[in-house]
Amino acid sequence: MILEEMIDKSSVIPIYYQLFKLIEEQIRRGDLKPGESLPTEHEISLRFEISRMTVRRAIAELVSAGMVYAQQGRGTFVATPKLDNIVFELNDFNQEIKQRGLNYKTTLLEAKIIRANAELREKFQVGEDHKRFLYFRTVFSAEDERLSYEVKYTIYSKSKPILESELKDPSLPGLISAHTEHVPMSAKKVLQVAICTEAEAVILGIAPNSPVFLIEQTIYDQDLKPVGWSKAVYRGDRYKLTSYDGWYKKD
Amino acid sequence: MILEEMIDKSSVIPIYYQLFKLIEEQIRRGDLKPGESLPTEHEISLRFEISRMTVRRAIAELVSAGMVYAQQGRGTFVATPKLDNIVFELNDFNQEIKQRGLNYKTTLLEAKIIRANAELREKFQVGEDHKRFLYFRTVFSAEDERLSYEVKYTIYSKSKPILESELKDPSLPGLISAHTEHVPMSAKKVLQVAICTEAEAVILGIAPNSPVFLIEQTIYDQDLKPVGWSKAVYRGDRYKLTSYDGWYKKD
DNA sequence: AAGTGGTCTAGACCACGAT
DNA sequence: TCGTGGTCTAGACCACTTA
Repeated sequence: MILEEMIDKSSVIPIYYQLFKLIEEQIRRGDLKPGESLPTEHEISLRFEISRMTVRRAIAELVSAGMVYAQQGRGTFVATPKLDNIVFELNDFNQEIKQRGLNYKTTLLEAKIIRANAELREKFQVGEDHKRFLYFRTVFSAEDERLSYEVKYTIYSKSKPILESELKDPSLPGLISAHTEHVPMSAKKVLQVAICTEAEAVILGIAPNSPVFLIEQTIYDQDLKPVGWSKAVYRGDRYKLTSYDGWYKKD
Repeated sequence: MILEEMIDKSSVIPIYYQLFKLIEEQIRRGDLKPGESLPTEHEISLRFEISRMTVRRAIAELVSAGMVYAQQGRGTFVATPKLDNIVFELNDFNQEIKQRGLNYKTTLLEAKIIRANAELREKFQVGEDHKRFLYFRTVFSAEDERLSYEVKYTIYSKSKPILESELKDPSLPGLISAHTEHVPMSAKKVLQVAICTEAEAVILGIAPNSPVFLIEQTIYDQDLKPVGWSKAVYRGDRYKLTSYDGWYKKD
C-alpha cells in the first residue's frame, strides 16, 4: 500500500513539507516508479485528513524538484530522472577556494582610463562620441599561487572618478557599481577552452601552451545596454566544473 | 503610486500570473528598486480585491525567480541581482546542434565485454568477484565533422546480453537502461580542460596538442551505487558553454 | 458524464519582528 | 501589542481527459 506512513499534524514541521518528504522517499525507494501515477489529490487529502490545498502545496514542491509532473484531467505521475543535462553549477569559480579557508587575494595589476577604439565601441554598442573607458587588470591567487588573470573594461562616468579607491569588490559587477552610475542587472558569460598566450603563461606562472579556461563576460544594465566586459583566463590544472543531475539526496 | 495597473479578473490568464507579471515589470523598470519593500500582502489583496492566497501565489513566483525575498514579521523586499554566479547551463552539449537542424549521428566504433581490472573495480566499487564490464566507444559527428569521442563502461548483467542491439540511445544512461537491470537515478559530471592525446587527435581529425573539453561522468542507481562511467573528449574549437545570470527577460 | 488537476475565495491561527 | 509573512481549511468553479 502506497503512503502508509503517518503525518503529525501537531508538529512544528509544516504538513505540506512532511507530505513532500514522505512521497519523495517513496519515489527514491522505488515504491513509486517512473511513469506510475500518484494517488489523486482528493484521495491523498482524504487519506491524511488534510486540505486539498495542502496536498497541492506538497505536490508543487515535488514538481519543482522535477520528480513528478501533473497533467490536467489525467493525473500526477512520477517523472524519469533526466541525466543528460549538463548544468555546470559553480557558485563562483573561486568560491570553493574561499570555503576551504585558504588564503586568497585579488591583486590589482593596473587600473587606468583608456581611449575608445573600434573594438570597445562595438562591444559596448556606443558611437564615436564615446571617448573613454575604464581598464583594469587583476590577478586572483590562493596560497601564493596565481590562479586566474582577468582584464576588465567598464564605460567611464565622469561623476564617479574614484579610480584610486580600494578594491573591496574586484568583480566586474562590483567595479561597475563602484565606478559608474550604472546598475548591473544581468550578465552573459561564455566559457571556452584555449591555449594560453605567452604573456598569460608568464603572469600565471605556468608552462607555455598550457590549456586554460577562457571566460568572456558581458554585464548589462536594466535596458540591456552593455556596461562592462571582461576576459578571464583560469589555469586548466587548478580548476574544474562539477555537475550533479537527477535525484541525488541533498539532505 | 506603486501598482497602478489593473488586473482583468475575467481573463483566461490566471490572476496570480497577471499580478506576477505586473510586479515583475515594476521591478525591471526600476519603479521598485533593490532593497525596497513591496506593499504588504494584505494591502495588495485589498488594492486588487483578490484573495490573499492569490497574492501569495504571485509573490511565490517572484521569490522563485529570485527577484524578491520575504521575511516573516518584516515584509517582502526587492532582491539585488546576483551576477557573480557561474551557472553554465547547456541542456546537453549537443542539443544546440540538433536544434539547428544539422545532420548529426552517433557512430559506434566498438562494443565488447571486457575483463575487470583494478581501476574499473575501484570506479565501480565492486570486489574481486566481479569479472566483467561492458565497453563502448562512440563518436558524435555533425555535418560529417567529428565533434566528440567518448569511452563508456557499464557493469555487466547476464540477463540482458543484447550487445548487438541498435544504438537507439547511445548516451550512457541509455546504454545502462538497455543493457543492464539498473535504473539510472543520478549523475555526476566533472568538466576539465586538457590537451588531446595523439589517438584522440586522429579520431577527431584535429591538430595534435589541441585544447579540448574533457568530461568524466559517473551514473548512479537509487542506492548511489555506480553503474556507469564514461570519459568524453569534446573539440575545443567547436564547443562553448554559455551562462545567463540576473534578471534578463525570457518572455 | 465522471474524474482529474488548476484556480480562487474568505476566512482562521500561528511565528516572528518591531515598537 | 501590532503588523508582517507562513500555514491551513473547506469549500467553489473551471478546463481538460477519458470513457
